[in-house]
Amino acid sequence: MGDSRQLKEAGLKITMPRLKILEILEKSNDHHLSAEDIYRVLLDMGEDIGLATVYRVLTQFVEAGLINRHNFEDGYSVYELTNEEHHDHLVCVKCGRVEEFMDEVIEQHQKMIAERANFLMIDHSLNIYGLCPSCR
Amino acid sequence: MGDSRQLKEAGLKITMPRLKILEILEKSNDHHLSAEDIYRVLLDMGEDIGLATVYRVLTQFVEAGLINRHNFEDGYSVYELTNEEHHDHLVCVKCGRVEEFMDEVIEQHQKMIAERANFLMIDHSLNIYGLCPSCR
DNA sequence: CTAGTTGCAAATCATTTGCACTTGC
DNA sequence: GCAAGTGCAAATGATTTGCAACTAG
Repeated sequence: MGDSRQLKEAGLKITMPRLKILEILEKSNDHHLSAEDIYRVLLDMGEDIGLATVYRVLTQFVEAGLINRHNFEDGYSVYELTNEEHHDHLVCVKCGRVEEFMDEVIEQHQKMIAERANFLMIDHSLNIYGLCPSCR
Repeated sequence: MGDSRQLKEAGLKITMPRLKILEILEKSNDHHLSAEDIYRVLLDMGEDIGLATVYRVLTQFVEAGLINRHNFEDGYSVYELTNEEHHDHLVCVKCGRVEEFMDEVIEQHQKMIAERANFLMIDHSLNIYGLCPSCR
């Protein structure tokens, strides 16, 4: 498995916590995990890894570009692998479910708007909050 | 001044803290103030109002629909009056400056996307992060 | 009068950090 | 072996809450 290669390329030593956390992010069916989520999975796996380490590793992964951090309106951060292409989010305010989407027209317009305002765009995030099909 | 009417309509008693905070939000040239910002202005005005009250009042104003809360990627919330029309934000990651914009095409597409996913859209927020003209 | 408000201090919650101990290379 | 990485507990920073004193209607 290429997990250790990814870490090496990111300039990070290959350690158990980093491998496990990367693995969890890859295997989870939910693409959007919080530090707590990951910590809980680690506990379930019987791993002896501290919450502080989870936060440290996630921060390093973000800096290395392996994952992205998102701040929805709930007060905590969620992380997802970078490998997929860029997309935005539909967030259910009731059950917390997150769906992804991508709209080329919106992307184009964002670029245009940044240029028109003479901003050098670094990042952008679009979140639509609402009730998902099962909660509405 | 209609400030006290706004409070009454929101079902809130007319008190000094609420009037002052509403006034600050109206008069500030910067439309996006944090609880701390407002607290500091109150101190400068010589008002004896606690930070906890600022938070409580802001929360009530949000619930009453008088103001909106935004969570940019900085870790704290900012508030702005609702009375203006909907708009999105360009945020400078260096100096914190915020500019507003509105793009009808983007708005349309968001509606479309929510419908297509069968989400009942309640709110949406689009933030473009980058370097503003003076920081780039 | 009395329910709603406030100030203050203490409590929370997510996240970060200091430090002595371990581990990868 | 030694710098990098880790666990734990204590620190942080934004925000919230308990409670006794206060005020608008």
